[in-house]
Amino acid sequence: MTLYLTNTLTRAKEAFVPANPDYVTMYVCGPTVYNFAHIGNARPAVVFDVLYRLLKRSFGRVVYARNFTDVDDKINAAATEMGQPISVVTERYIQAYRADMASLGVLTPDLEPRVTKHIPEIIGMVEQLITRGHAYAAEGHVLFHVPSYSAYGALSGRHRDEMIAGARVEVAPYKRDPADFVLWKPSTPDQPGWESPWGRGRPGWHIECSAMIEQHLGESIDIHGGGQDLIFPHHENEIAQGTCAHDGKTYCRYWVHNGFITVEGRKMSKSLGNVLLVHDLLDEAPGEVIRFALLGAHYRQPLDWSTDGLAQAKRGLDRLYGVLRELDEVTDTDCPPDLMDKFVTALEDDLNFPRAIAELFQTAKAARQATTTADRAAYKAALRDAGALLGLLQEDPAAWFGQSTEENQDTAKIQRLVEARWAARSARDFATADRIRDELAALGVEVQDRTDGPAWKRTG
RNA sequence: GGCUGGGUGGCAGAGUGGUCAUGCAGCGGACUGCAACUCCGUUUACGCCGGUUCGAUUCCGACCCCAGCCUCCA
Repeated sequence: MTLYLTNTLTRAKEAFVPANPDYVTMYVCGPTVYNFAHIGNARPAVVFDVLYRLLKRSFGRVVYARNFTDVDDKINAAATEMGQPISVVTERYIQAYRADMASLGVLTPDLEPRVTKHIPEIIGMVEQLITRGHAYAAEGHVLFHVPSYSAYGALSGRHRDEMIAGARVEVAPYKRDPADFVLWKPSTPDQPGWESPWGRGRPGWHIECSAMIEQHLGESIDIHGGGQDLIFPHHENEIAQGTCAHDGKTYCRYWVHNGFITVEGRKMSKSLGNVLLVHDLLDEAPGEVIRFALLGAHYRQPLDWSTDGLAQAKRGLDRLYGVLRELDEVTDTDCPPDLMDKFVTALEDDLNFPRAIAELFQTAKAARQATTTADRAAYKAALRDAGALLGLLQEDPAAWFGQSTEENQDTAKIQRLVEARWAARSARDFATADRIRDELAALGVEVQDRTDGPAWKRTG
């Protein structure tokens, strides 16, 4: 089976053929750590997490790196505002990001490089670019000279002239060309900085990724991912830097970009006040529900986030876990390959999450209708294995239905009431049974009378 | 203005040149002490106008509308 990915570079769905099938390399732009992760940060983390799981299934070794940008003017501003050292701020949000992503079932990448740990590599790469005539120093800055790289603009489909015409920023006087961008910039004494051949300064935004990729994954990588907004200028500039520092060697072969999340049809922004933090959403729903909602649309499509969407995701997962609960007694077996194929096929078709999820529901239905124990076991295994590929359905069903955002819900008490009601009902004392059912409903618990006994789940 | 995507049934959201996406919600029925869960059935879906075709939601062209990027941004 072959994996197909839409490559932004060619704007076409292409068969993914790694340079070395035994050593696949993937890099995804991670967060700038000056605040808690918002739901928009979570989308690429989840999308590329599924791709990572899929790649690991098919190739010998996969090395996945996702960076932390811990040097940035936004971080400086945040630190000043909080009256705390920069390192304290970045460390806090790095830990928060890791915790949030773990809640969403995102696997830890093989590498999580930080910019501050790669300053020598960054300086080295800037020097290489100067040596090769692609960059120049001016007034404490080092700039990449865009006209020195003829293929500039290939990723974003923009021509240099248009970019200049459309530019809304004033061109700094030290630039040789209006499109030139910063590789290194001087720091004032109160800003973080490192000694360099061009004086004390700090790296520009784009060079860090190129330098960390070179350091950890090599001069040429298989997949580079990130949000669509990074195509220009960030990834365009990365290509220019990486290619020019390595004498024209291909920087990255497949560029994969996820679409944006909107909230009520609008992009999240501070000015609109609609930035949703993962941190806060976890108070409203389990991480798996958030993940399921994020997988509800194809990764390249925009995804509109809403309370209703979250509720639908919850109901969908409840249904799937409900089937797993019914299959609880069935012995675990290995998943027959043919049952797994349709999930893999859906995901290998440019990560078609909605199709894979539709298959999940169909498998759930088939499991319910299956008559033989062997079939039920096979469908159960398929749900578990396909779920694992998507990072879903790994919880114990009883635990799933018992979880609640209300920490004070007493499971033992609920259990007692459920059993008391079952006893009353068995004795045909329906008045008492209904009274207890109302009591449970008030606690946010819904009961289900199954032939083999009572079942319950939290609705809140 | 330039560059990307996109407009599918009540909602979310795949996909396809000529049988079904799928989920949620609604409706009818079965099951149930009543419910819930589950099962069965179900509602003229493909922005607009042309073109190609035996046939287009799917291909081509024009148009309208929406979102994003071009400035920090996942």
